[in-house]
Amino acid sequence: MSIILHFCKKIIQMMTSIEIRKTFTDFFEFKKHKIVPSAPMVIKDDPSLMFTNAGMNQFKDIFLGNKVSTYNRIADTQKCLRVSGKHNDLEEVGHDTYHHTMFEMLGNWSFGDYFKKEAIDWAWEYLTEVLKIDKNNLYATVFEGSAEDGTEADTEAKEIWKKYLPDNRILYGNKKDNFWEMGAGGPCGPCSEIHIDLRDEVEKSKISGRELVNKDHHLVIEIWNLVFIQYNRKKNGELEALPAKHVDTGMGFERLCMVVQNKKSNYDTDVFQPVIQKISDLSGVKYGVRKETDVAMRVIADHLRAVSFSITDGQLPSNTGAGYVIRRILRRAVRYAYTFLEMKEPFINKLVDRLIDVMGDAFPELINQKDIIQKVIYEEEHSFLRTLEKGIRLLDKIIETEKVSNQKVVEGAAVFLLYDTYGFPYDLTELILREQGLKIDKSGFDEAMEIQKSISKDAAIEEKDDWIVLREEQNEEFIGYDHLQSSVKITRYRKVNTKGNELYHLVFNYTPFYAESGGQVGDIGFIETPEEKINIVDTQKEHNVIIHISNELPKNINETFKAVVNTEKRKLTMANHSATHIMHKALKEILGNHVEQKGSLVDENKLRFDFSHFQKMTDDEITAVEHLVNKKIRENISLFEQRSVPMDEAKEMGATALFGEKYGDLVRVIQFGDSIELCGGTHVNATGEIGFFKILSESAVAAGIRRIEAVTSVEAEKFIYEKLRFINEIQMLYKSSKDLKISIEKTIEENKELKRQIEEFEKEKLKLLKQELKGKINTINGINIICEQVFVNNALQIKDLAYQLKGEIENLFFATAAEIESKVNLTIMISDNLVKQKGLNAGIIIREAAKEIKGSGGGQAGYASAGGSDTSGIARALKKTLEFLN
RNA sequence: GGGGCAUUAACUCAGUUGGCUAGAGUGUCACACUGGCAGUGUGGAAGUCAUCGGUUCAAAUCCGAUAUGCUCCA
Repeated sequence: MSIILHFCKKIIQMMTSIEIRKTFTDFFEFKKHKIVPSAPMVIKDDPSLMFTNAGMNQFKDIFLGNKVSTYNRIADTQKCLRVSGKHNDLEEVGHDTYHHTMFEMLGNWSFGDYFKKEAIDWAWEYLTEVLKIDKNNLYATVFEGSAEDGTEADTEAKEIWKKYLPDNRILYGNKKDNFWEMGAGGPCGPCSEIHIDLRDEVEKSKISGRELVNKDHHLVIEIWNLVFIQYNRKKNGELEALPAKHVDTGMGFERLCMVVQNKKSNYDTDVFQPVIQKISDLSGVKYGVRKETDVAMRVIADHLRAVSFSITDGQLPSNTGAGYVIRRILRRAVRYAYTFLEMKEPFINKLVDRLIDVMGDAFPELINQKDIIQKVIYEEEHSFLRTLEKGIRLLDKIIETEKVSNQKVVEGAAVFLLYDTYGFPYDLTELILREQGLKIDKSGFDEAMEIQKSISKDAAIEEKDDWIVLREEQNEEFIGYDHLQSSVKITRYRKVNTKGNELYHLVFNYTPFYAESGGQVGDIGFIETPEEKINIVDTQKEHNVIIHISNELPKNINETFKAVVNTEKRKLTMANHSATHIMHKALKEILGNHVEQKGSLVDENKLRFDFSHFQKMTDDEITAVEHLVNKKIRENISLFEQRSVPMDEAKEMGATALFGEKYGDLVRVIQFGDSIELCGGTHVNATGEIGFFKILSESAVAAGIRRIEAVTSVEAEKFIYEKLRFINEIQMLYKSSKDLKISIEKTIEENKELKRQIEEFEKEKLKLLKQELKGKINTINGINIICEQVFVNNALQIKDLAYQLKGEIENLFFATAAEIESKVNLTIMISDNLVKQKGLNAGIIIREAAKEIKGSGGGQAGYASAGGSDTSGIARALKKTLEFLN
């Protein structure tokens, strides 16, 4: 009972969310659970899932039996995001009081340890004794059984519940509500849910809570789901009993806070209210006054959390994949703020402080990365507001033309263009048009959208045949840290068709091939038997399986092959990877500890490293980093590699942990002197192998993120030699020069002067030509006619000449021809007043005249030009132009 | 990965079936006005029209490639 007393004093005043979270972990710690940190919300290595969407995600491998847990009792609070795939709540968020993009899932787990009794007992104890939730409001559901699966009703769970609840508050639920499955196959089992009735007494007397359980009533809600994993669903659909039974529970934290704090909305709890208050302060709009502005404020408060946490997980807003999802979430917030709160300037970034007040305690990564979160959000807000501005301008144009033509319905295609090309949100378009009394042809819009989708889908299509399994019993193991070749057998393969390209995926029992991951590219190489040799063109990883990609299938697929990794590529890649580690450490030393890896790519040619840093690196800083890295290279520090180190120990060693590692992972630690990192990549034996390190460029990739590209080893040598050769070649051109720089500067200066002189000379020449032509004016009927062949080098000079004459001579008719590069250029210039008064048209005249030089041309009334191939017709053409003057 | 759009002066952008030796506003510089500032007026400078290639008598404009950015879809 001491645990209860321990919590009792907190109950007296209302518990804060921070306290509620703590009671949960304290409670289960007291029940001998290991409390683990939340796994990252952004998932890196599972193509079927972009974001963590349930508490059990990080334990999936344990349930599947692929991994053994170090602890058999675990509890945590897990950050989850439901914005894509099966669980997509994005468009709901804000409109009601309980949907979220990001939320916390409290959970406790048993891996082959305790089962139904303890799970139910403790859930009850926690809710009613620790949190003092009124027992009379609670209901439990248990599984009713399924004839289809041959499963019985879960009377075991029901019996346990009877200790706490009267019979009429224990309900049976069907397979949909009370049987949990991870996917089509695999571990599964019945579940028991705890529901709560939050209605007031009047409502309760009208209709019993029992009638409303699982009926989508917003005040009769599920708060805790206890899953009892006792079966394995085989591929044929049959269930078999598992030898080790597990418990997996999940309780939405925000919802729990609502219950404990006696609120009717998740957004009224202290998880959200401080942020909403801040939004209110900044916008001058009160919460709880108007429905529309309330929705907007909830949207912003929710999305701020989702985006901030994604950024701490290393996922920045971008235009592809997970980054695009994050961008869309943030933009949705900006759009609501823009439309309903009249916020036309970035301000969401200013809410981060308040978010940290609420959550920084439980999630210190928010505090550590505060600057970068703010900066990234600010930049995104800023750029989207620009997009909106641009869209509004385009929309104004549409409105104008619609009004002129007196249309009431705007074409769907036009709205789609606005959306697709300029990123202008559909509902905002609709809103603005409605204000102008216009509608959108929605079906036209949808149609355009469908076309766009199918085009993208077709392009992304990749037909994968089923795996053909050759050796069921074999497992697949990577031995490439120690071996670059080995004898292997193919355990399974499949054919893949990508845009008409046929490729084969091969899986081996043992493989020396490194699969692309951690920013390091996959190995290439070949496998061979005495009869044949098959090239491996790439190595990838899917669901932890190493896939070797080839263009053809071996004829004797069951043979034993000799697998050989391309050593040259691997070694150069290793040099770049090790250099990346050393540079990472050097950056921290020279720029400061705020430097965090945000992305990395190493292949045989170069290394690319993205990291958080707020200014452009100065030349001195870049040089300092290069010096430090090269110093470490010369020290020839040996690699100290430890495989299978528990995460906690690795952290104690001071290893730089990147996002992406999960609890329970045995990690690999790579150490070169004081550079210690968790890393699965391949590395040189000693830093000397890197040879030489040179940074090629430093640039910005996003707000607060810089990118360095660098080379090592052979490539660095190549780079230096090329530069030297280049300098030598220039030196050769300036044979006697002692100081190249001065010589070149002098040449540039001279060149400039000469150019100026030539220009002057050309001008002078043109002036003379102009004078000469002026002397040949022939005045007929008040028209000053110049009709002469000239000798110049380019057409531009003729144009220049024509415009000059036009400026100097009134009533001018100027026709000229020149031979330039054995072609004829014919030009006519006529004064504006002659065009108007006499109806002369240079364009028409020149078309006729051009016939004489076997050419064509045109232009405006006052100035026209033509080109032709027959130089003998020059005189005739010029003469012809005069015929039009009569 | 696949579409769409954009790239013109320091900045924000015009430039209508190819033809004003490319324009506006802001900024900048000079001068003038005003007691000072805010400002007003006059005048000036500033552009390889992203790059490369093609079509054409003629390309900022049309076509192709590249680069960069924006955007939608997956």
